[in-house]
Amino acid sequence: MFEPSIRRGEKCGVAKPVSPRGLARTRVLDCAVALFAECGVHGTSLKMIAQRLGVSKAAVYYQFSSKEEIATEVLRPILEDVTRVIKIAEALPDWEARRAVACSGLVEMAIRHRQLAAVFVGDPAMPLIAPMELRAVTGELRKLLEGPEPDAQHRIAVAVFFAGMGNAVADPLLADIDDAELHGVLLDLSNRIVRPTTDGD
Amino acid sequence: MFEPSIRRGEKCGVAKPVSPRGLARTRVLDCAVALFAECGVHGTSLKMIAQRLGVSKAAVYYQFSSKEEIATEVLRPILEDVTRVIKIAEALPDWEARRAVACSGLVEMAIRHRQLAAVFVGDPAMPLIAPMELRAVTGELRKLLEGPEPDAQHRIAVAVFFAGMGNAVADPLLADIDDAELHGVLLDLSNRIVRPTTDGD
DNA sequence: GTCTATAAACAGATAGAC
DNA sequence: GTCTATCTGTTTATAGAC
Repeated sequence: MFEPSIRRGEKCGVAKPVSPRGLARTRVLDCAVALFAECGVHGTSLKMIAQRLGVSKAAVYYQFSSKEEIATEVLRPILEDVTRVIKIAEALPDWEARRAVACSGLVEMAIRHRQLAAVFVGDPAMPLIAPMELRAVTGELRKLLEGPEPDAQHRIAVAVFFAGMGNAVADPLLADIDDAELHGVLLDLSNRIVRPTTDGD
Repeated sequence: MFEPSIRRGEKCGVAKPVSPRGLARTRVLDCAVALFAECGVHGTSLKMIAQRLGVSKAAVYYQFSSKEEIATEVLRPILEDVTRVIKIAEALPDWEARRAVACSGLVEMAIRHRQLAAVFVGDPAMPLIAPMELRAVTGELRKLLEGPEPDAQHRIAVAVFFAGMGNAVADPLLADIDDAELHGVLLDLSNRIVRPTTDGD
């Protein structure tokens, strides 16, 4: 259930300052990710996190001052990744190039945060735990995928791909499929669903 | 559980049976649908339902004996629809025909239960509130879409379409798109994403 | 750093008044 | 039928012992 990870009596590479809270914080975060993915944010209590970790609730509260802080920290890596993708995409000259970058970036991100992707794209608690930043970048990303002045068909396609991919990577029924294969198939799907804005269609 | 349903004084012939509980029950159900869609099942409390309805919690408990009963009743129409689609599809001779029926049936169902679709396909509370029936039919439906001995690509495509469509129809950003147009685009998408098992691809 | 103990608010649910 | 009042358990969160 809980493994001291690496720190046993030995150095495991460089020095590693033993990180007074770093380790415990990481353990809490990892546990929270798993529970958020399984039960949703609203369906996960501090008690559940503490119990699965084999510690008391107070021990968790020592690391984080609130449930919201845990959720924020859990989502932070994904937020940073999306922000980076948007930055890169927006620097490009034309819409089609932006779309391509946003598309592949989104797929890569979904694979990297496989457990969390479903929380990011669809958890009902998202508007509450991510007041502005995350909602903003989500909107930006979708705009990049849609391109300028998208018609209904395009907007729907983007919505389907966005939510569909986020849920698919975390789908327990697809847990046996490894990251590499999933990545390839999703990229292919993204091209089938979210087309370039050239209306040769 | 217990519904005298129409019992008030007597005559309930034509003119509005006054439906002693029917109306209130329906109002609770409608309210619950909206809140489940907005906040998720775990994120919706009896208090929220009662407050939005302008009544007390006890008034809600008079109509339903538990939150689970509310959730079950809310999901019932969708369960019945899916069951019907599966029945029809399974009666067909070959896999391709089954897939086609399952596909169009699923789209139709998503449009009909636009608010609830996202709850059905992705709410973390689903495994709890729908012990066997709903999970079973969901699995059946996905099997019909996948066809016999599906490869990874096919399974992923089905997962993306299933969750993607369920979330898209309920997406607030797509609320301005009317049912008819959404229906058409989704049907088109379903053919682009979930292909027949003939591997002419 | 982690614990016990506890506060305060809120959840689901029931009893009984009107 | 709907309400007030209440019960019980759980939730988030804090204080202070070790």
